[in-house]
Amino acid sequence: MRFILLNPKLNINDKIFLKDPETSALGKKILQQSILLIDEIGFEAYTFKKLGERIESNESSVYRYFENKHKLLLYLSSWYWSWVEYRLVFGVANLTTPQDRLKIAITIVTEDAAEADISEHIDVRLLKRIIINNFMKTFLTKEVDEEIRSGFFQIYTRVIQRVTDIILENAPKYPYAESLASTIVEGALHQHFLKDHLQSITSCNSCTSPTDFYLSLIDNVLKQNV
Amino acid sequence: MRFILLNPKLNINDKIFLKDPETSALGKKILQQSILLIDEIGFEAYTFKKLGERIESNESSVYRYFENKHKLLLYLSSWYWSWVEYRLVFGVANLTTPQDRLKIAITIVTEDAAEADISEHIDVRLLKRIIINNFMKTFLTKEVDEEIRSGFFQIYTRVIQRVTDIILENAPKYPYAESLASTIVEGALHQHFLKDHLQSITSCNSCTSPTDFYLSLIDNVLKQNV
DNA sequence: TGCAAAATGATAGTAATACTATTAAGTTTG
DNA sequence: CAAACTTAATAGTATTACTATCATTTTGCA
Repeated sequence: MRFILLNPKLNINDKIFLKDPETSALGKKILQQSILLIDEIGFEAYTFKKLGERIESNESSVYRYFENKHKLLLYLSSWYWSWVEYRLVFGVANLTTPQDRLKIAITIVTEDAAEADISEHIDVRLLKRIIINNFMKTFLTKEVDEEIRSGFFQIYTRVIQRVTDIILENAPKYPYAESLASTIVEGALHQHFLKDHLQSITSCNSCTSPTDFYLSLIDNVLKQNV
Repeated sequence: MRFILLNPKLNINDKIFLKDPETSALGKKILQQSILLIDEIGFEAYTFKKLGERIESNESSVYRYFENKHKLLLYLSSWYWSWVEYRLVFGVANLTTPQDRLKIAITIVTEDAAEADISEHIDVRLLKRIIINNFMKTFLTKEVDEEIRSGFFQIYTRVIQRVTDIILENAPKYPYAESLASTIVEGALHQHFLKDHLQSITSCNSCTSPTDFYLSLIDNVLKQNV
């Protein structure tokens, strides 16, 4: 809610969409119902035709907003990382010690979506689940280099860079700050996934969260790299 | 080569295939040429029809070995993790100190495929690239719980558990051994991917490898958790 | 208010995908 | 050498991932 109010410009790369879905009622419905539908049936089974039926509109209308469902997923991903970035920037803004800033930063990029985080048409809790289950698929394609060049992953990389910078504030000589940041951000999604599906290879459960694990990890690294 | 000789039974869950591809010339051709074709055009564009043409056989013949391309990818993944497990088991077998065992284990699960690792019909170097680009897709489906129950990810989870055990040998009281192991194994694939496509968010490049990063990481963790 | 432009909805059509079924030909092996 | 099995070839179906066209509705601004 606050997020939307303070971010009228979401800053999503405009090559991702044909027509900005935030500018019309139908567009918002497409976003909202896509999230519900992808969460229900999975991204593979999700089609624009099924979405069209669900929103009592038409396949062809959806195609006027997004070229294909991959672009729509890129849009949702950008929205999600934009939301993380917002919370990251404001979360650390008033903190003075590097240690506090790092602790909050790691918490924000690894924690569960809180229940209250529901903006008008985007259910962030469901969106986070979609990101956990699908974000890697936006990367793992033959077209990834082209799409990186087009700036489709800019917001995501900016989030990683912000975390990297905060790590370096704490340990200026640590030589693997970028890899540690990307490992934590991507790894947290993976740990959430394992917690839901493959408990035997994660230490995370109802008592221990990915955030606990990564806070401990970063603490161990920093103590060795002051 | 040695791997194939010492592993006549690859131990791949037999619900993954309809007919074991290792038992016929056509089956081996399917594996070999699938690896080449997926590497060339990507898993999304890869179809059994294209494969059929390429091996001068027929779509319908391929379907007698695998229900669909997802199962084939599961097969290739199992083959890969089986190969990692083999190297892991033999790599640490004669090492007496926990420290050495851990160092070698982390190296094996994070390093590049060496050029020499080419068995008869499987080019392990290409296979590794396919795993980097596609392994997460085998997980990220609506059917994952069912497939885990069917044992399709058994070899992978066994690899993670072996790494977990070796971590615990070194730090018996460390509370996040499973998560650390899964973060390293999955994260190493991701770091290899970033090194190839998104250098700005990884510290890995031609001088620094994912192995360097994770060896340093595990060293930091252990020094804090003796 | 009224008309032009824009947005949406409905239908149809195409090429490719992901299969299944059938049958014929070739190969193996007991 | 015949039965059993494997493979090859063809055809066919339902679904997907679009594109094109046109009619209808909504809007925005003169």
